[in-house]
Amino acid sequence: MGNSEQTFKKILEVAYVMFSENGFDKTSLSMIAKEVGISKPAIYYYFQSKDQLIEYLFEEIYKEIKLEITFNYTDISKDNLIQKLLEIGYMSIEQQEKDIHFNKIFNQYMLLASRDEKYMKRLLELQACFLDGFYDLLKYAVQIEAICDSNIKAKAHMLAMVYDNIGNFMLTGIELDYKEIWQEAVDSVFREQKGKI
Amino acid sequence: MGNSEQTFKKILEVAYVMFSENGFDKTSLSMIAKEVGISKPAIYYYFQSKDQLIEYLFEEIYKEIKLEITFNYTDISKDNLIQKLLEIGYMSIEQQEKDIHFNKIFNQYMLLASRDEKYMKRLLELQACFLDGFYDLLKYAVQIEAICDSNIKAKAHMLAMVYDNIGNFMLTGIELDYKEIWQEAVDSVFREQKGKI
DNA sequence: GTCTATAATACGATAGAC
DNA sequence: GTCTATCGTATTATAGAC
Repeated sequence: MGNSEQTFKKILEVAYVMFSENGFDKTSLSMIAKEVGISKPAIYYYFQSKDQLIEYLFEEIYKEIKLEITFNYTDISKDNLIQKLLEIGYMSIEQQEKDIHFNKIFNQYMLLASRDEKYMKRLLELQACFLDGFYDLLKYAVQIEAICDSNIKAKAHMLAMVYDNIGNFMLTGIELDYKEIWQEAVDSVFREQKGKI
Repeated sequence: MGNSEQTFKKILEVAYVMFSENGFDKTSLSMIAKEVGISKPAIYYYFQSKDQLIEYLFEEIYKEIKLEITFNYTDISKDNLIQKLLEIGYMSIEQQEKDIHFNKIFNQYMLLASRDEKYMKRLLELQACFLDGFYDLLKYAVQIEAICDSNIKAKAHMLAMVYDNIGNFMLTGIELDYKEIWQEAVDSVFREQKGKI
């Protein structure tokens, strides 16, 4: 790896951590440069502007999320479906215990999206992919007769909301039994329905 | 209402909307003053600093949330418990359809909390109150034999997470059947458990 | 109470040397 | 590629007149 590429990556790494800790506005390019060990104008050799640095970071995060929420169907059967679904949640919980910066910075992009069409468009893509992912998984479960076909869409979206919000709750530092909560959510989907209210 | 009090309230109202739309950092006191129809220094007659204005707004929002998540038990019976629980969610959904600013600004305080102990402390109070609220409600449901006592805590926290995240999803503008999702969540709690996985 | 004027500071970004 | 020096601008906040 050349010196140039090394500096480029270092800027991204430092920006990722500092933006997540202090927010975009409260993290100046001077602060980033100081932490990287270069001068402020040096950043402009790699990025046209602060906004472009923020945008570049977003695309990296976008790719990572896209990868995380794309489920692999090849090894799912009627016998291991529940276990697989549980593991999807467990993995997310464990990942977020390791990297607290990820969710923090992502929430900032969510706020950015509400006043910038460009980010909103990309986030809606992710969200649709995320919601459809759970929906498709439950539709597949119906197909292999692992679950009965009642209210599949609402069930899928409920799962997505629990899955998604666990990360937000973890961010506050409150210690809940997140795995048990996810277990309860998954369990409820596969629980037989006795009578409608 | 005196002129002074009127200006004070106007500043708060304008700040509430502008902060939620542009964020704290991207909303300057000049912008607020212009919208209110006064000069920037006039704001300093009512608030010591921008931070104090932000803090004052938080306390108002804190009170409102505290009120919203404090459930009323007096009229809950075995027969209407499910209906009451459903209505709790419906009310929240309808309220958020009306005031989109509320959740937007609240999310900003969540981010602020991650780098300011003062806000973190208050938000943890709210969150504990929120989670305990659902837990207490389900404990009460067990007491009046409207539900069996299995995994009550996880069920309550799952409900809380769905309830809470509906607002975040609504913020993105994605149109889901939120009432049906909440229905599914409530329904799942009262669904009979057949066998443990 | 509200104003005009201004201080003090920090930021994003650029110019130009090396 | 990276630096020093600097520009232009915006911000929070204050001083002091009315």
